[in-house]
Amino acid sequence: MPAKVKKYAKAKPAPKKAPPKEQAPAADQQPPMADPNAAAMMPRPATRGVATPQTLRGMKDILPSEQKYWLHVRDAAEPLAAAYGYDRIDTPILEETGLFVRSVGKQTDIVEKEMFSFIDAGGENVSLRPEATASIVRSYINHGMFNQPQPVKLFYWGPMFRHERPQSGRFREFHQFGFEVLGDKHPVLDAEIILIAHLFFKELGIKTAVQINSLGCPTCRPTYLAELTNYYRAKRSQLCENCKRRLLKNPLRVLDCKEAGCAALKDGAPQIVDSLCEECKNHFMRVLEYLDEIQVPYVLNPHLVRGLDYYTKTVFEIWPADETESSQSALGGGGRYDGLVEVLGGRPTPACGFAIGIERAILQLKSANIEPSVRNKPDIFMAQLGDVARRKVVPLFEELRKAGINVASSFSKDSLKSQLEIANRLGSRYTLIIGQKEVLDGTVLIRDMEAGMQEIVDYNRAVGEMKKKLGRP
RNA sequence: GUGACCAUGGUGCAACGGUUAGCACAGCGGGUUGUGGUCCCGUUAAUGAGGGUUCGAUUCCCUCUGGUCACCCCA
Repeated sequence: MPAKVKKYAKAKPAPKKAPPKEQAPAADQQPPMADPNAAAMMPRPATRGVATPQTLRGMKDILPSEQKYWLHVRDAAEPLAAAYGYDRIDTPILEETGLFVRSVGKQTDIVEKEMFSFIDAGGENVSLRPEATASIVRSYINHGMFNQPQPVKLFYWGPMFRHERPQSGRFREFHQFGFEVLGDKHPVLDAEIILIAHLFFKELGIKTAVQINSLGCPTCRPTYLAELTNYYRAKRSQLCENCKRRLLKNPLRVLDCKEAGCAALKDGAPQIVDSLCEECKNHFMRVLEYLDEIQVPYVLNPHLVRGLDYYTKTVFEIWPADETESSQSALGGGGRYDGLVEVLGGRPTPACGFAIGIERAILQLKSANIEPSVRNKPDIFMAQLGDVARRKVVPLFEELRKAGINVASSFSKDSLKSQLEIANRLGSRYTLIIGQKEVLDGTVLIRDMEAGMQEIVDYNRAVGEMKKKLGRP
């Protein structure tokens, strides 16, 4: 029996190459599997390797070795959500395309050219979400959350999709977490949102700078846009082609252009802060006051414009501390979106929030050489010799586990040598060994991996003994 | 979407218009029968895909795919 298992294990990794040793054994080793697909997947006369599917462009596996970073980020974000009273919400990854067109904005790059949209089998035009705020707002309306005590505070975490050319810190499937507060227009909430984003990075040990601006509201923004358009129209010839178009469609975006010609002009451009209406100006001032109060450093950036149409009043981005304005890698961003709920058919509801790019946060973690602690080492490794011993070892493993002890094992191995090798690799403090002899005597061998000392204990007393050794109650 | 560079075993590298395609690490198996972290030996495993040039291509050319970087824009 064991021999057969061994053989099978050996034969398994060689499906690619057939010609060299084309023999019979492989065939009669798989009688139990009648899976017809197995044959299809391993064509007998396969010469070269069978083409293996690859991940799609811009998508990637998050391997076990990477998980510690993701855990670390989550461990920084979740307690903040809990502390500030933001409840977790998960919305579908697939939504009707119209949701994003209406919220993010038809003119935006995201909607214009970056959405994963398709017609589904039912003829519906659907899209993979490029961001989460739209879905959160939809959900808020759908479930009548305006009937709950306001504001409603929500926290989310999940994958987003944008069909862009991959680059450093940019993937087609990427992950964000975010905080949203709906149903209250108080400026202290803008500050709270910014504070949380700031605290998150502080918690991780990443140095960041908050860039902040106000985009006004429907009463004052049009005046500003007119002013801005006027300013640029006079200098139209100096703008890049792109900006000439932008001037008509979305003049705010011209401020964001990095072309030398356009960038030179923006210093002289009228600033929106100067044309804010009383309410917006007041709101902005108060946000800044609160930020001063809670000691969140920020940089007033009159050129900060966000690529989503729904923002009003406060907008902000979090940049790595050492990045300059030309940086294209915001770690996170957000702002107030007082008009969005209404745009999606809800009653007028003020709201604000932010999102953080998790991959980008992890990138910063790595470039700052911050390595999250590795997973906990097992206290005990359970080794066994032979089938009889295996039967005794499994229940013991279970008892130890229930006693709250971190146990590891490799039950499928046969030799003690290889099991000790694994125990060593895992860094376990003790190895419990049960072989033929121990089974007969009703004992267990306890090996102290560091000292190399061994002692024999009654099988029934093993759990108690180990608890004592490990200092467990 | 535009441009530049790149693509060899699981990983990191090497090589040449004519091969046994090398090396290291990892993996697996051994170094006598039940003992790890060192050492020694053996062994598995690769030229991204498809065309073309050529007597011959892993090497040269084209296309595709993917990666990296920049632009665009965003997280």
